[in-house]
Amino acid sequence: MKTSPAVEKFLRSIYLLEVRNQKASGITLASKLNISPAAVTDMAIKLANKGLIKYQKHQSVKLTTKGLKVALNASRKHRLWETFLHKTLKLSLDEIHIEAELIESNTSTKLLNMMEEYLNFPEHDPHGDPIPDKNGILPEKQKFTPLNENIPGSYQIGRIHFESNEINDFFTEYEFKVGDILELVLIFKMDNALLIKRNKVSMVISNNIASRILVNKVIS
Amino acid sequence: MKTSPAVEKFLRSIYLLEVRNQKASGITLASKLNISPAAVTDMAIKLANKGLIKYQKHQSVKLTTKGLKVALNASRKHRLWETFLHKTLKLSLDEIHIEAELIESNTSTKLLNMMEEYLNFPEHDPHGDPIPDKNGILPEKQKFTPLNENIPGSYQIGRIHFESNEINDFFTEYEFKVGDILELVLIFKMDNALLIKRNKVSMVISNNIASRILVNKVIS
DNA sequence: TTATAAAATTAAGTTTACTTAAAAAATGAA
DNA sequence: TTCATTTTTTAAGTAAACTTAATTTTATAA
Ligand SMILES: [Mn+2]
Ligand SMILES: [Mn+2]
Ligand SMILES: [Mn+2]
Ligand SMILES: [Mn+2]
Repeated sequence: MKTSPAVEKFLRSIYLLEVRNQKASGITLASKLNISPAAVTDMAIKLANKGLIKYQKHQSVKLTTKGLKVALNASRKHRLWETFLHKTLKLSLDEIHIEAELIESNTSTKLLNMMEEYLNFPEHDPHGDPIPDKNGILPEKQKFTPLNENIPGSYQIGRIHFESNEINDFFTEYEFKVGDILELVLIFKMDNALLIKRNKVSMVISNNIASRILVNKVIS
Repeated sequence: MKTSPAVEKFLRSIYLLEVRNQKASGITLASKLNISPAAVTDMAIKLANKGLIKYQKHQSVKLTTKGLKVALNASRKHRLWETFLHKTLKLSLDEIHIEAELIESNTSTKLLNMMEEYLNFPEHDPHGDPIPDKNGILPEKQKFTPLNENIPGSYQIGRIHFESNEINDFFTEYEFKVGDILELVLIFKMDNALLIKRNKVSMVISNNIASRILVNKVIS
């Protein structure tokens, strides 16, 4: 299935929502893709006709098996590029997403596989997101919990939900990354903000930010 | 100047012709770019209006200073990508051109500079073509001659004019590359074909092929 | 010089990926 | 349950980058 950049981004957006059990509604997609709601309806009808999504008027769209395959491959491209840009070319965590988006769609399978080999078949990208293999198979799912849903204690960052511009600035500023150890001190009753410590430095982060940081309990 | 992939490829095509003192006529561009002559006229008018080329009806187009700047940057992208794909990702000499063409246009200046640094500021791509620096300055021009314009003797390949599909197959099959030493034995009077030796293996190559192999005399 | 071929242009149309504006449908709080 | 807000759709239109077909201009060779 030959697909354009726009189609791949559209399907990948749906995938990213579905994988987190969120509905792929018109406005959501419009805002994620930075296009008008009308453009979403437009594209939805086209892709439904190609059997890539299920679409019924006034309902959120859903990937078909065929559409999922395309979305997984698009994610594979995106995440391999991110990994490559970070590991090899030393681009920072907040730059790789944008740069990858620019190139990914025009990457051939050949080049992609060479890159994967060069990187030694990574299972996760620098944000901790899983990279599908060339058959679209994801590595075994890891069971992280959002930091804000935990009780005080020591945690290791396993994954960061970077893919939203608002959040980008924060993580860039503070350089949180996969592998970091965080000490959750307490969650404020008032606004649900979190008091945390990293490398002995204390800081308060909003509940929203904390919900993007997926962690594992560390036995300390 | 923000330019689309189509515009960059168009300007680069003109540049590649001009740099070899060839005219950028409509049919030539159409065939190089694989588009119709009508599309060439179309684009020519558009770019002339933007001050990127000089265009007069029924005459070959010419790059303006502004257009040359864009073309040089497009070449820079193309050749850095080719170098990168070859050196780092081990893609073969005949694959890099196509792969580079797919990605190059969407490469940010940032990424490009990181790549250049990673590659240690190469002056030439794997075909021997010069890479403009970030200010559009080319390395000092090397004075090669087409193999077919030489007399019998020993020569080293300095550059290969790969960028045409017909020739691709030949070079792929025989793996000629920059740096190789060739012994020119004789040029046949009849058809101007060349009898050459490489690693003690003799072969006859057409004059056309030989004209794409640029060489330096080797004192043997 | 003139006919013919080659090259370039013009005209009209297509596809993709959007846009804005208005209308319709769904949702949800009073 | 109704009315206001939100969401989605419809309608109409745009810009880029093409296409084909017909026409015009230029080049060239007899
Ligand atoms: Mn990303
Ligand atoms: Mn990622
Ligand atoms: Mn090339
Ligand atoms: Mn090259």
